[in-house]
Amino acid sequence: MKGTPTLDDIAEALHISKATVSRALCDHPDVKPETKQAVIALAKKLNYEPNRLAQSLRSNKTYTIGVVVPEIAMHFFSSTLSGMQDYALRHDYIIMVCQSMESYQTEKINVQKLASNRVDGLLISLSSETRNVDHLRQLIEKKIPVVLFDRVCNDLDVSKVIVNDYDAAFKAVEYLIRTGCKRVAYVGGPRDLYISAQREQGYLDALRKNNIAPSEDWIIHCKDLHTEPVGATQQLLDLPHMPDAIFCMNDPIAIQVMQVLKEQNVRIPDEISVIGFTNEPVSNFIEPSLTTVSQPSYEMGRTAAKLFIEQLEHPESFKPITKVLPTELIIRNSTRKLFHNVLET
Amino acid sequence: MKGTPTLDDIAEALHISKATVSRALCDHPDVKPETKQAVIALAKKLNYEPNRLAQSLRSNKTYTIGVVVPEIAMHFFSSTLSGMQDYALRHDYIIMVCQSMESYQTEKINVQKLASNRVDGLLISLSSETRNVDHLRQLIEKKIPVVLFDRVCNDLDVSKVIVNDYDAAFKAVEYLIRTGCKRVAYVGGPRDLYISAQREQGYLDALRKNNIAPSEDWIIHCKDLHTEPVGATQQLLDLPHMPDAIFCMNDPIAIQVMQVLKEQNVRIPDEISVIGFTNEPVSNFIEPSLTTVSQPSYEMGRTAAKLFIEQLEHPESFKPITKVLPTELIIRNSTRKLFHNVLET
DNA sequence: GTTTGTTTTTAGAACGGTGCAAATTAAGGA
DNA sequence: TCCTTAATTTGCACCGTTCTAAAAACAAAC
Repeated sequence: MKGTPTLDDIAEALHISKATVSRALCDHPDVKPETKQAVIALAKKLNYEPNRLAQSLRSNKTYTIGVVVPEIAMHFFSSTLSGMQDYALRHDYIIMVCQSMESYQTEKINVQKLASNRVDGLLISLSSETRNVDHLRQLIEKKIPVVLFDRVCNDLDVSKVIVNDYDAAFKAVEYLIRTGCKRVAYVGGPRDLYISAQREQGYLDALRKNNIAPSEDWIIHCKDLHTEPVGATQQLLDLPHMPDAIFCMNDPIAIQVMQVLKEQNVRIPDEISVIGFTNEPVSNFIEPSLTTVSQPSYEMGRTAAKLFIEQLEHPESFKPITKVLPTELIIRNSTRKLFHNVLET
Repeated sequence: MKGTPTLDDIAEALHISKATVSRALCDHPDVKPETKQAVIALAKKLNYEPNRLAQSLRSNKTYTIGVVVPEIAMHFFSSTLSGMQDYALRHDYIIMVCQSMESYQTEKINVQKLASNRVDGLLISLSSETRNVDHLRQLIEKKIPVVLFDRVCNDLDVSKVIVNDYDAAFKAVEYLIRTGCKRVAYVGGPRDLYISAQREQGYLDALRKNNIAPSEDWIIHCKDLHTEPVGATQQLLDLPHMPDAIFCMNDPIAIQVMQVLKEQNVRIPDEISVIGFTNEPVSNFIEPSLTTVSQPSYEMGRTAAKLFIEQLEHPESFKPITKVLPTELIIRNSTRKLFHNVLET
């Protein structure tokens, strides 16, 4: 015997055919118990392991899930990855991870790479640049399941895992208003990034419901989420009538906003309240601690993996569903206190 | 033609053999230019893509790298993953990611799973529980390359990517002493976690070099890095003669330490200085901002992937090497100022 | 029109496992 | 003893690619 043992090695050693060996190892009923014993014993002794590649080639199934996230090192996404990995491994799947770095081009390459690696399907959170999802549509046409999470898009009939961005934003902004803020600004992502648009809509409706006319000047869309919020904040500060609160599309944006406010000695929350989205760990530690909307990132990853595997294993009964996970407004110190809270303390 | 096109489909359509088609697509010289043209044209038209599984089965090479980290959602590790992914994808490899959750058992399962998925090799950062590395030794004996990063171990003759933990710790502690601290404590991981031991040694030597006799009471080893540091800090505070500085094995520990100090109204850094390790993003935002040792996490991931791929592609000239990446002491506000700094400001 | 020497192409055997149909064996009944 | 039925086992084709050895095609030289 040379390298890793194969079915043939076992078959030869026991003077039986490899078909029987294969059967024995799958615990097929059509194998005499003694034979089965012998095979299993020898397999264990040789440390035999079936070759996944051969199995996959035959069955056209790899037990591999491709995952594309905008940025691995963003806590929200690494946390979803963690959830996916846990669920997947427990169900004998393994994940292949790529990051788009918020680039549409890179995302397409990632998807293509994963497809050519014959993943059983794809879990993907779209880059902020992605407008066109033909690269995903191609997969779906080839019957390769796709599940979207967090950064979803509307025009794809697949399962999705999201939070109610509209609702969460609405509640967050309404909270700001209840603490006495009247001129609430929004710093978001690109205009057609779905989650940003949803959050913006919630923001707008919360204002309107409270009889505050939204102003164009209060709304800023950043293409580059890593750097543009700085200028955006400055722009807001330079308005003739400065906002008294800033609702940010996510925590990293909120942190940039706060940095600028602190540099300019604008008091948070007295002069300007800041509210974020996601509840990244850092939001709890920054000074002042950031009021934000918590998203169950780990759970989102888990759920995406779950929907995916269910779809894969029961294609007959499959219907695309959208799971909406709950959010929670985490009240910290970057927003003013509610009046009755003040009384309580 | 039914599903995805294969070599046979092309061969049949052009009335040539699949061997020739295969050759043509690899740009093999032994194919008549016209034939080559025709094949390439048809392949493009059919959107032909070679089946990686079949290729891998044949060549026994998957262009897949297994990665095991203690915890995907820890920023340091997600950042290394990011570096690996970037480098790997650029060289046409793809990464399969698992997390051990700091459990030796899970780590073994991960390694086993990745091996059975026939990865070309493994990049791994050991769990804090791992003492025995036979699971890795088995791979190495099967000639499956392993590269260790950050959480390495000594008794494995493989390539490694680390920082000089000893040195960085030495400098950090010496800095504390230069700011006037005399009773420096160490809160670390398990006694036999290699990086923790290294950092402890640097700590000890820095004390000794400065004529401070280390005390047993000042050194605390935590098995569970997520919860134990809280009690450890309390233990230090309860000492008859409280420390005036705490050197922590990493930033997450430092953050827990700071939380306790703040709850107990111990002033940082006036009463106790705190210093961390890793320079996670949060350390810049916590109040007071954390003095820490920066580790080039992205670069460590990239380098690990690089060493790995080089080893894989030039096995003949391979010799295990240990790359030591530079660290930097990032001075922030959780430590006292140096005297001359005070003068400067 | 052979012969020799190049190109160019081809059949067929891997790689390692699974599934099918057919063959073998064993057991039971007349 | 022979036939039927059931329990086991077996060969072989297949998944899609690559590689080897050998065949076929073609050209140039004799």
